[in-house]
Amino acid sequence: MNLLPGTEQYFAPTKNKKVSALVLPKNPSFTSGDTTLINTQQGLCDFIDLALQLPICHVGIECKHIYGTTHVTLPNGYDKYDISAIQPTELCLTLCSWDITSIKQHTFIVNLAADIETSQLQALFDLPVAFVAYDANKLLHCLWALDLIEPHRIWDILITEKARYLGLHQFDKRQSFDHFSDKKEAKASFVMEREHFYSLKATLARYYSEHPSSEQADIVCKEVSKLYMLQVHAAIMQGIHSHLLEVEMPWIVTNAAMERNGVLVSRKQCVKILTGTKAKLAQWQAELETYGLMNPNSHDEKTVFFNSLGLLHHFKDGTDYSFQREMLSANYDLHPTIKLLAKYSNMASISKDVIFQPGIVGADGRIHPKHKHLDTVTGRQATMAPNILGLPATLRPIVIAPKGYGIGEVDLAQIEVAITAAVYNDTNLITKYNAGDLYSALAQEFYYSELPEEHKHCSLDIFKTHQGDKRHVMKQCTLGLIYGITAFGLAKKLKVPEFKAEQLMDKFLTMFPTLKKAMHTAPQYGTIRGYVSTATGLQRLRSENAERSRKEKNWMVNMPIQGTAAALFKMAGNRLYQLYKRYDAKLIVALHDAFIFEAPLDKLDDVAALTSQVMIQAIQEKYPLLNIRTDINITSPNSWNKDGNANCIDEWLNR
DNA sequence: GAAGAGAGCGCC
DNA sequence: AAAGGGCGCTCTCTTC
Repeated sequence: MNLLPGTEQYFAPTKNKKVSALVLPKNPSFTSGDTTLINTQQGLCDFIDLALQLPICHVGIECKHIYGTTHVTLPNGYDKYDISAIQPTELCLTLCSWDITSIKQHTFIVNLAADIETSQLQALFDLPVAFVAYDANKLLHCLWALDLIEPHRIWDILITEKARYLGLHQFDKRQSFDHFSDKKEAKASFVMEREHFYSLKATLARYYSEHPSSEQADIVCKEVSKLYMLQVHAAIMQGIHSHLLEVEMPWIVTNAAMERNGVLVSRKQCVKILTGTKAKLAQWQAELETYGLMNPNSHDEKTVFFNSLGLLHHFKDGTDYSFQREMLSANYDLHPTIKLLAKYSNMASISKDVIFQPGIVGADGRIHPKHKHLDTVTGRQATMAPNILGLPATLRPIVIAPKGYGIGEVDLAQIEVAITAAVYNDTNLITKYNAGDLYSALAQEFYYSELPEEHKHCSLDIFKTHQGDKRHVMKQCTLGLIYGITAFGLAKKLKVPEFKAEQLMDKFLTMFPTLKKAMHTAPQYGTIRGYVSTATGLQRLRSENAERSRKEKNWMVNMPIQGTAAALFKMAGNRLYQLYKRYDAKLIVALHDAFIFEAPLDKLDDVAALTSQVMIQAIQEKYPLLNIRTDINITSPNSWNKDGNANCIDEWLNR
């Protein structure tokens, strides 16, 4: 392998090379310089002075921190720390300087407990080099707490490892064990393994045969500096480097900024919901009791109850009985308890949201959900404590705008179908998406022969209002196609016989011959290759011992769709993060295909237009043929809401 | 008593 | 025989 001059010394070969995925010679014993402790203002001045003189190639960085408030333990056992009260205690930097023959490390620890004004560090962070951290998310929170602006280029060791092994951290539920204790053991070791797998210590062990390891800031800093070049190399060898640079590394910043911004939640509304739902639930529970159903949450009790009424067979679902929403709504007429039960279940589940708990409000008066980055197998975001992405639409108005600001939302219309068409390159699906209301366009073609003359060529809007049922069937077919539904599943969904559903699916697929073929071959190639990937290059790996199953076939078709949509969405978010600075606007939630933002009221229109434009552009740069559309909602900017309806909480409570 | 499995609610 | 992709969270019931 040919490396640039000097790099070979940097990675002087070791004698006992460990066999691994990497072929690069590696050596843990770097040119190791001293660590200098900075305790005074003058010391910091000298440090900056040195940094600006050195020919720097990259900087390792680590920040030790504490929290100004104690954590709260949520009902689900999760310990939540308040990131708005984060207090950096020790900032460590390893300046890596290069010359023609070697790279040298110069490590400094800035003691933040000493009374040092840190603003002059900005000159260092403005250097156009990569800053390498393990878990840059925490680092960013620390930098922002110090009122510093983050460096432009960040490389995160942890995020890279997560990307490199995406898809492998799922426990295989299908594997069978002879004894329960075996299963328990396998599971425990899996959890342990996953926990430790991404730790810095374990990561170092994957790259070096020997690995000095310590929690000490300067040791960590030196380690990540060394790891950087090897890890970049590994990412390039795996084919995911571009994706990391284009999507994930900037997203670390966009994402952390949403965490730091948090959302402002109206305490008044929370109290109203808590008391309102409590009263309603008590009332409905009492009503259900008069019918003889004591615990509406108990599956067993419901089974016994409806059996005693002779109605149980209406709830049959396979070999068991189901009392979920759809099943209940199909049976409202049978007995008065059924609608009551549906209302009860809906309110009971929603009313317990942790977002209502006063304890999770941060020191700055806002709620800061954890935005998990690359914790899903597709590259999508997940949030927790509270799960702001899962906040039911009716509750959204609890999220309010601060004084002088408004909340807006822009979402990409039917984006997953558009991405499906583009990823699998199906001309007819692209045409149908571009026509406007996709499902109407599909229905107009699919049902052409049985349509009345006036609807055969009418506008899609007119079609939508008059042929809603046919449109609905197309919608179910389309989404089902993306998720790999079977005739059995579609039949259940549409309440038609299975053979009808099968005919429907066959005919539907004949409209998209290219897509049909691609969906057939994608899992086959994926299995041989060992992974499927997004259009940007993020890979979901298949675990080596996995059986080929329907589930796997389905995710191999779906991941490139869901993952590509997520990646392009993140790219849009990264641009917005920068562009919003001109407007004093902020992203507060990234909802898979929609951004929710706060902006000064007089700038709300401009920010909404900008958001829409950037989201459309991010996708069209990749897929120029798609006629991407967005929906903009800024009609009730005092709160977050669905379709401009800010009164839905009252409506819901007074049903 | 703790932990896990399953069912069920919510979101895209 | 199972039967729709990706998530978080709460509740019941069972098992250790």
